[in-house]
Amino acid sequence: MSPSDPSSPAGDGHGATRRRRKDARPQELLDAALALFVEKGFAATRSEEVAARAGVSKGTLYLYYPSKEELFKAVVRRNLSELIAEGSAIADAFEGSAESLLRLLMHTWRERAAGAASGIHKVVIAEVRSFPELAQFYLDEVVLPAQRLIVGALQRGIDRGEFRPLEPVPHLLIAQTIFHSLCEHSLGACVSLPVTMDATLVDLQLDLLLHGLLRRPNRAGAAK
Amino acid sequence: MSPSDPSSPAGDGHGATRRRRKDARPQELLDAALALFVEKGFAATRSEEVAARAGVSKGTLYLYYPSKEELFKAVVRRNLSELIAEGSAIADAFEGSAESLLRLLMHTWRERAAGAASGIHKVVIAEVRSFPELAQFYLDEVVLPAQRLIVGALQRGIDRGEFRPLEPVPHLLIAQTIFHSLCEHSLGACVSLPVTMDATLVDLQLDLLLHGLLRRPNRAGAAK
Amino acid sequence: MSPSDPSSPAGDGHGATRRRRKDARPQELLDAALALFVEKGFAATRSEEVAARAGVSKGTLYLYYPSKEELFKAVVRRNLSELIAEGSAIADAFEGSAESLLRLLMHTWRERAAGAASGIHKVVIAEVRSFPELAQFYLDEVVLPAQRLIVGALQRGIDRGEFRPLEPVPHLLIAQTIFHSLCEHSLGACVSLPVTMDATLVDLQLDLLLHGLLRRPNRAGAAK
Amino acid sequence: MSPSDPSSPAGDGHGATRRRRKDARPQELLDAALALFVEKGFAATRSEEVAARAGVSKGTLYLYYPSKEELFKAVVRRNLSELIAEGSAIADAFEGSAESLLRLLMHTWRERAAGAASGIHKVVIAEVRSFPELAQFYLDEVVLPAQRLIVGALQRGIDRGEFRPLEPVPHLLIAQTIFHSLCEHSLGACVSLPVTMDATLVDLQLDLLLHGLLRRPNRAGAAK
DNA sequence: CATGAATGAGACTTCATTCAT
DNA sequence: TATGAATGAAGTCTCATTCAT
Repeated sequence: MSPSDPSSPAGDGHGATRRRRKDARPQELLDAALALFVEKGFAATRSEEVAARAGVSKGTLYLYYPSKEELFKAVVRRNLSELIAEGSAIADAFEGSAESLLRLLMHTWRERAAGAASGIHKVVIAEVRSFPELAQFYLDEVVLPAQRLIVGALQRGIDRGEFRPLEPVPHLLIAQTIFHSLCEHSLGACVSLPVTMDATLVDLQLDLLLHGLLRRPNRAGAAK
Repeated sequence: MSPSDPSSPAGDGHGATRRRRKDARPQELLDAALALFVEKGFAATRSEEVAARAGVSKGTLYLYYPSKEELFKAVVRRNLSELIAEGSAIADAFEGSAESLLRLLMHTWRERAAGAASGIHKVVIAEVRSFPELAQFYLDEVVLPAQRLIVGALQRGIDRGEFRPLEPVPHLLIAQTIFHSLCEHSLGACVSLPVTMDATLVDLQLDLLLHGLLRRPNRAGAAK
Repeated sequence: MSPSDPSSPAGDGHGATRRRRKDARPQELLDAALALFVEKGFAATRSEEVAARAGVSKGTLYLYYPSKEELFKAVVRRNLSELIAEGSAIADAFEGSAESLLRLLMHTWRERAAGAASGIHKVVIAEVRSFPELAQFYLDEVVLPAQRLIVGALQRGIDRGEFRPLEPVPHLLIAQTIFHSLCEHSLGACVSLPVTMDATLVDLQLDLLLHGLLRRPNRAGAAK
Repeated sequence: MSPSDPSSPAGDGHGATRRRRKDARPQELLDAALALFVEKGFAATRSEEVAARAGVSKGTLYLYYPSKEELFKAVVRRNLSELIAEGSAIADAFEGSAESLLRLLMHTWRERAAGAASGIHKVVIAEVRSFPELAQFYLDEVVLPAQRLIVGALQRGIDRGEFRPLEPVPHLLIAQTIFHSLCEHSLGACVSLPVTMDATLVDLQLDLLLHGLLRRPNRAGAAK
């Protein structure tokens, strides 16, 4: 941080509050934008609403981000890259079984994605075709890194002889997680849905994925 | 239009051409609307564009559907409700194992939803919060019927002793299918994605779901 | 009537009904137009509604009246000129006191104007400025003849020494009558109004107009 | 705008010109709306025309009034509610004869309603049936308060023994006044009408109403 | 830096009128 | 003569963006 770090208790007096507010502006604007983009979608979110939610005026928003589209890209960068980097760090440092790593990653993801950030997927899926420039950006910045992370964890299981080498697994793991986020942020926000994503459900899904659905006579302790 | 038009019965007299055009209009409009809604989203699709793609003027669209929202509902009914009804008919008439039924349903779905119809999910997920009236409509017309269909097929497997009674299974089956459609109609329409949903992939996913990911010593012929 | 007068019982058979309907079309269209113009106003009445109320199609309306404006003029001609001519005939044939004539004319007017015809005033007052061509037409066709009628009746009273020669009297007589029609066809159609125009009220108003409001000691039997 | 603008206090700094313009906008918009509503009617007046007449753009109008209907209500409140309130104040403070009060109220009304404001009646009468929400609003905001005012003045005359207790008097007083406004703003705007409402005419009408039309031998000084 | 009044292109929807049948 | 499908201009209202203060 800079020497004028606002968390410093020394009475730097007049100007500190202004400075702090000014320094915090971008984050406040990104938070407001994230919440509204997720709630209403990109095109349906009005610039003025973002500004109002961040406590500034319409004009001020344009001082920080030159257009609504740039604002959205900033939101994507700020919220998803960190999440993936954190997952990669966990995977690199992990030393247990592939199954344990998979469970850890999935639970971490569920916890971290519980907030509005998980709703970005909805926005991208919904509106990327109207803003084609976003597609490559999102693929490079989010999709491929996330895929590398999952594929790596599974490959570790295959290498250790834990997992069968089945190709669609990453797709399936990602699908169930993201799909759930999508539901929560769309229909689930309007009507009451039957399922909620809690830790138990993640375990059930992993258990199902790992052991399969078929009941076979000679399985022992397959179900948790 | 021409006198030798084979679909025109001899001497059908008054208004034959007009009638024939009128009769075809609803389907033409629904097709145009489906394509544009999937490509651009509901809110971003202009009524006039739909009309133009169907080869008529703006006003004509409103002769057939009183509002853009009603047009969208008609698209959903025409493309999804019918698909689900067809699946229910298959399930009711089916007499084999639950696994076979599950495979049959999923393959049927993949084939029928291969076109733009599968993109409707994207539209709903993206914009249902901006058009709350659509939420209940979609839940009643699509989500719950589809869930009944899947749950019924799985219950048959449980009743016959084929399947373990695991609650999140329907959710998982639906997730992988719909999620794939979402990807195809969003990012997949902009950049080249690694996976394509063909019949082989559906079987692989089902195999994975049925037998599980873990490699176990005493499994014999787990993969079909 | 023509020899093919449909009321003739002789079995003129096939063709009579068609002829009758065709002959009646203009009147049916005028009736429908009158009702709707009064209810909704000229601009707010849709051509198709007029046609539907007359039991024909939109196109047929245009066979009889080349535009909505011409249709309106026909309605005015058909409904108001007759009423005024009838009043003039009454006045010409009348031989009693001026007060009796005034009462007779006002009661006749009230009875005849009870239907939708009295609503034409509302339409003209409301929309004549948007259709300036109507102004002179209406002045010549309706306003001046009606004024001649009233002024004539009052002049008779002045000539006979019954009435004081006060200029604004015709205006006042017309005002109270037409204003009441206006209220009935506007606010009165939406909410319940305190006053209703019945024969008693007409007499009260005439009494008031004739004798005045002030209570004077030496009047004998002035109030009914 | 200029530094020497007298209405601008010295050093009022930030936003003075803008502020001053903004403060004046509502009145400018109401004036423009009143003129156009009276001239063309409510439905036939385009929002953009109102804005243009007030010297602003279409969007600006919607910054001040959220819909055309609300704009109209604001016009009614500004022009009629205030007029009636003023009349009530006059009546409450008045201490002369009932006849004097009646004359004062009617003259005040004529003077104040001489402009476009009196044309609002025309708009309401013409279009209230197409905008039913306006009916109750107008009844509550204008009709009933005006009626209370007139009825109160007449009741004072009855209580003091000046007037005969005749029920339809308020209706007649209102009719002649409003009907005259209606004529002025409809036919009268297109062709030249014989009568104009000046102070003399008001007195003539009141004289007529108070003393009656009949010539009676024993009246002394009936006409003022 | 910050404001918020102002803009104007563009969206959905209506409806008088035409014209092929 | 009668129909009604089709048109397209015109209306209300929204909102991203600008700019004077």
